[in-house]
Amino acid sequence: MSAQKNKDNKPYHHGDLYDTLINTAAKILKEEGVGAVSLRRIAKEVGVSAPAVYHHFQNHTDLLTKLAIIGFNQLYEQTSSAIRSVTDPDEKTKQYGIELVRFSLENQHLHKLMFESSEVEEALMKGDFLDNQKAHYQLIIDVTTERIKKWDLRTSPETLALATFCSFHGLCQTLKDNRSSNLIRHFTGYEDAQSLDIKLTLSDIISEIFIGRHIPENTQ
Amino acid sequence: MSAQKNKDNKPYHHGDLYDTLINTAAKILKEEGVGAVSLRRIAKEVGVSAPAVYHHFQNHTDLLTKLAIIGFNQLYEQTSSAIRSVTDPDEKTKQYGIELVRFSLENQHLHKLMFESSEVEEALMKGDFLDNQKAHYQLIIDVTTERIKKWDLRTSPETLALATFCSFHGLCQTLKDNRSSNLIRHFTGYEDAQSLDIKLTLSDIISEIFIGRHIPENTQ
DNA sequence: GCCTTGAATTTAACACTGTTAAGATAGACA
DNA sequence: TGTCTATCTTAACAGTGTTAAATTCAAGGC
Repeated sequence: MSAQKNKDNKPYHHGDLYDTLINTAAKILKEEGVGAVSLRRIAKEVGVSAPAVYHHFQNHTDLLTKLAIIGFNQLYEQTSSAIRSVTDPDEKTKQYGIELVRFSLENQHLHKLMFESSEVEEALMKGDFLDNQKAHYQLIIDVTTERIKKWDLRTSPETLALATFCSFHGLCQTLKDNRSSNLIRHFTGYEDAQSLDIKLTLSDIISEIFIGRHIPENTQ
Repeated sequence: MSAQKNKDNKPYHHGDLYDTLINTAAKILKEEGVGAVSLRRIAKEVGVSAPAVYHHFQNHTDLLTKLAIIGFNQLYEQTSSAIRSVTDPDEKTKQYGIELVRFSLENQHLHKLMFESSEVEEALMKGDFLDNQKAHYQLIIDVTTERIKKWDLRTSPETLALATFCSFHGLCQTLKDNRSSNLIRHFTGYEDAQSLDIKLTLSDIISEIFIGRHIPENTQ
């Protein structure tokens, strides 16, 4: 025996265990949801003992939090680049909303972990992730600042940003899950969120949500 | 021994186990969150063995679903009665939003269970609870229908209802959790959701969210 | 009043979870 | 070569949902 591999042809020291664990966890999360992401399950899938995980992650919540942070970075990447491609502040807002909803639909379980997990939320508050979150929120505030200037609105950028974010975030929550099927079918007549063409129909809904607000109808 | 009670002075047949279990579960949910609501924990608190629960509930999810349904009924009660007290459709919308947010803040863990639990959602879809949910959504559609008539809006009641619900729902989600502290502080400067006077400040935010939409500014 | 029936509840057990303690391995560096 | 140290292992504990089998006891028929 080469003193590097055991009878299963696996080295005792994995060498790249952290990344392997994260990737496996992300795969399980995407395919089966957060309920299936257990330390033992991941360890088994990777071919390592469960306590080995504790050398790379503080605990179960820590691993989930790491997944969420990756998600937040990805979301920031997508939304900021979507905004960059347009100049009109209204169009920016719309693109931001579309990208947010697209992300939540394409990464339903991850989005759930990012925005609905109490333990992850708690861990994020304690960590140094706050700055990244601030950058994310600043994105919306900058856009609403432009919109306020454009239409000479009598409101603060922060309040309008909160309202804007809440609207889009609520849309994400409603379109996600199976719950959306109920709600969407009942509200729009569409069979479910998957069967409607996201780009086109969401565009309508998003327009409904923020277009017209503070904008006199005759000027549109 | 009177053949009715054992040495702990407890009857073998509890007599009112279902309600006792539900109430205890609701108490644990309110105080410690959904994570603490385990069958074994409830059974222990009530003073009964864990498998005894299975004679009154199909499984763990079924118990949680029952709690959620009670919550939905309570929410419908509160929102519909809040709407009933006013006549103007804009004011109705506002009252609906305020009541929704108030419910989510006063029953944070229950609200989470109602709107963020995948397993509960799945169970609700299969059961006969759909009608109750429909009544809830119909409430908003009726109000938006009135609003559309009042302002002669060029949109469908369903779409406006979806947009309205999403906005308020997103606000609930954002104000809840500890996450809200971050977001609220960042957007408004307030320390956290608890310290701001809900009635007054929420009223502003809710106005921001839906007032002005489709309403020319000079007519307000 | 007795006996049967069946619902309500028990104990025992299985498979899973997160987590910790103690020991084994092997790469890195003196 | 020898020691150090990070890495990983096995063993164990407490907790979870859930099922099977045995027990208790209230109710209804005779």
